[in-house]
Amino acid sequence: MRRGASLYRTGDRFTSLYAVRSGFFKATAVLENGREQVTGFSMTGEVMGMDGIGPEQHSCNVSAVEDSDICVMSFAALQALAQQSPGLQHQLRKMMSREIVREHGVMLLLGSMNADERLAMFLLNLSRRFAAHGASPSEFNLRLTREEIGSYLGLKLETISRTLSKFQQEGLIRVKLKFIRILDDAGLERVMRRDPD
Amino acid sequence: MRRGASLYRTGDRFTSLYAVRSGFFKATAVLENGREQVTGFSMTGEVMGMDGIGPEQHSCNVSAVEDSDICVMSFAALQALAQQSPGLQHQLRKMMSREIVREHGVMLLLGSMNADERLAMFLLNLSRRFAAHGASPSEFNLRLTREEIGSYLGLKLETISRTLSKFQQEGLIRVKLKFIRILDDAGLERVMRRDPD
DNA sequence: CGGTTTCTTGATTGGGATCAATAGGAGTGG
DNA sequence: CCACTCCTATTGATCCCAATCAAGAAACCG
Repeated sequence: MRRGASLYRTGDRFTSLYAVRSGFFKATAVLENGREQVTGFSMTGEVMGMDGIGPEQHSCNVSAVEDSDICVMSFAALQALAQQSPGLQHQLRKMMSREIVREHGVMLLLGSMNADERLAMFLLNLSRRFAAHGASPSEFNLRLTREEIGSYLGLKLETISRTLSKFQQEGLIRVKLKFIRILDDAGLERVMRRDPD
Repeated sequence: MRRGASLYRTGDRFTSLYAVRSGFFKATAVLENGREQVTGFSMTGEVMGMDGIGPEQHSCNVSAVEDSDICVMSFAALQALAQQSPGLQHQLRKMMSREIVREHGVMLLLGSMNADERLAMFLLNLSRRFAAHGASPSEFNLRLTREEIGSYLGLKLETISRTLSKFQQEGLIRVKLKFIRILDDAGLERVMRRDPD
């Protein structure tokens, strides 16, 4: 898929799950009044589309942030297979449950962290996920705009820009537009964990 | 279960799902630095515990907000049954998917709504859920403290108190401590949907 | 009752939003 | 390749909503 292309949209009939083979995706949700928010990102090795299983139609828009390859898995076929194999059945449920737990984490972030903590958590989370599929955990070309990051973290793009600059001044990271290098992992952890007063 | 009693805690081994027969529960998550946040509420007819399926242990604390009855469903038994019945299988997945979509909604709320919008959405959501199991949608005894509501909505208890007072002044609701009566459903909808700018 | 928790309301503060201006890349077509 | 435009990023100044601090009232509960 080309950068910017849409994988599925809100309201589309649910037919398949999608595994990311390479690339980077974002999911956004739209409210009735037109406000839009990024609700998640998916990278190599992760599975998208689980929001559609229950309602049998998708409840968010997913599009490629960079040129990407995906593997389409027909859900009907998957179900048939799972009927045979309790292992796969279990795997499926595990993935969905992991998604629930992941979202709990985002709720905590949005509900109780300040801007520094949110961004530190975000960077560390990305780092771990890059590492999980063999990419460098300390250096990445993040193909997202400040606005997309901000939307995900419940902040404005100016705040993302300022906070990245501050982290750089403090020697935690090096930023050059979309290239980010993490210099002090432990320092970011400290920012993220900082006790309330 | 008595009010205040714990159903399960973070780290407990996952064994069962729990259907609420009557009463009201809250789920909270705790961060490493001790901060705690309410991540959800469950009322009659709703199912709890799905966060535990993947990791095989629970990732939040659930406790009764008022005296409640629950139905414990052993997950192993449920799985065995589901092996027989594709319908049940589907039902299970549907529930989990619904949980994912519900959390998307909370993310939108926390990430992009102001205090008025959050509280209006919360009240309307409760109202719909009470209606869903035959209770009055326009009048309920909400057994939560302002602090618990605030924690869920990412606001402080004083803000909840002020906003409830304001809604009352505007004729949208009547509040008497934990008793809440919705006077103007459409008005609350309008508050919730209010266009940015 | 008396003690504690919960709620309300007022005054002040502060973190991030908003407004604004400039700079820097990326993409396009000549 | 350069010129042009558009989009993205940075940084400063100001504002505003909700947090915080504070005090008193009301309700719950043993």
